[in-house]
Amino acid sequence: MMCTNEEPQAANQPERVPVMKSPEELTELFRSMGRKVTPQRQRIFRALQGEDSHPSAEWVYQVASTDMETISLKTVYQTLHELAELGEIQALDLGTGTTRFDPNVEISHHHLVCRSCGKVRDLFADFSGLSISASQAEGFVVGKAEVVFRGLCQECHEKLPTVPGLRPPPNSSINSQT
Amino acid sequence: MMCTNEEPQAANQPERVPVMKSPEELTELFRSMGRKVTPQRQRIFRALQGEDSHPSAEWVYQVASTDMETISLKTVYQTLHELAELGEIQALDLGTGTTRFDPNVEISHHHLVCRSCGKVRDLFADFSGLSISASQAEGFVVGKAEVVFRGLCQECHEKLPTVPGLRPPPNSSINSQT
DNA sequence: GACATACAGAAAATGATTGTTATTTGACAT
DNA sequence: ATGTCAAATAACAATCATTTTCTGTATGTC
Repeated sequence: MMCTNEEPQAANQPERVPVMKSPEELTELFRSMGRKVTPQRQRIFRALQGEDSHPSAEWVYQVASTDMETISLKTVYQTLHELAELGEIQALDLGTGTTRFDPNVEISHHHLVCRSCGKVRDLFADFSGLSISASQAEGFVVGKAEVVFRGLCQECHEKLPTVPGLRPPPNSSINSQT
Repeated sequence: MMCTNEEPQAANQPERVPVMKSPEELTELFRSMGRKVTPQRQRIFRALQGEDSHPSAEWVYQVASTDMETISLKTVYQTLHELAELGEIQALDLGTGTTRFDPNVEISHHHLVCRSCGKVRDLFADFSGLSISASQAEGFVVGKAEVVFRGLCQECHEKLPTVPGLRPPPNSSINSQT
């Protein structure tokens, strides 16, 4: 495809997109799949609610721990993976060192990744036009295209106006911001 | 930008692109930068030669070990990172679980990643038109866009015609193929 | 209430990568 | 050829995120 320098066919900009199923819906879903619904799982469901962010397992664990001191990190990992299996969240490796879980599964989207703090933000833009020719593919069967925009988030950009070329400390392990 | 469904402005298809500096050039470069040139480094330089593939550190280590039994994995990592510092190769995290090193630094390009075997192939196509609007960026300062096409390489596609949805074993740690 | 499943907790394995350290060795001057 | 010295090495321990394996107990679901 040709790309001319206009606006991408971006979708919704101002209004936040619905993020993920409610704890109640997830409860129902788990039951219907023969999985049991436990307090810790519900606590994890709640932790994910309203997060249009991209939490790490560790972050979810920290959040859930505030209420539920005894919850184990292992349970968090397990539940996140189950949610991923059910297609309710998506596990992402964006090169930030830890797996991030993205509650946005419905709407095809891409990501902005801050190369300073590791912050990840969803970008709702339609790059579905991206494709490669058969001659370039050389037998490779393309499923989908992911676009990662790397740069600096607003805060980091203000903090580090100089030497943006060198890599600062990767990022603390609990960051999860949008 | 708008994307119409034409061919991307792909460059060179048939002829392979020059990949990386020769061991001799790299030797000279290392010396000129005040770095020492050791047999193990030269062995690593040679291992990278002709690879238009995306080797992992482990793969380089295996290759180098055939000649030089005593070389350590640590040395391989260190040398690869030095090459990356010097801009001769690029370290990539493409979600395959291991860092891949890309000898193609000159020409801006993107990647095809096989979700079955982890194979990585360069894609020389110009997606430089990809951009986001200021309203979408919301203060995020975009550096560059990376496009990753995920799918199945020819071999894997032939092997796994069914259930391509479920993830097969991630990939052996020594894969490095193009 | 029965029964399978999920739980915590703990330990330990994992795989990729990095840190530590004592020893070796290039590069260059002698 | 030799000496010098910082840099590079091998070997090993350590780290980090994550997974695995127990095991006995607790608790959803029917």
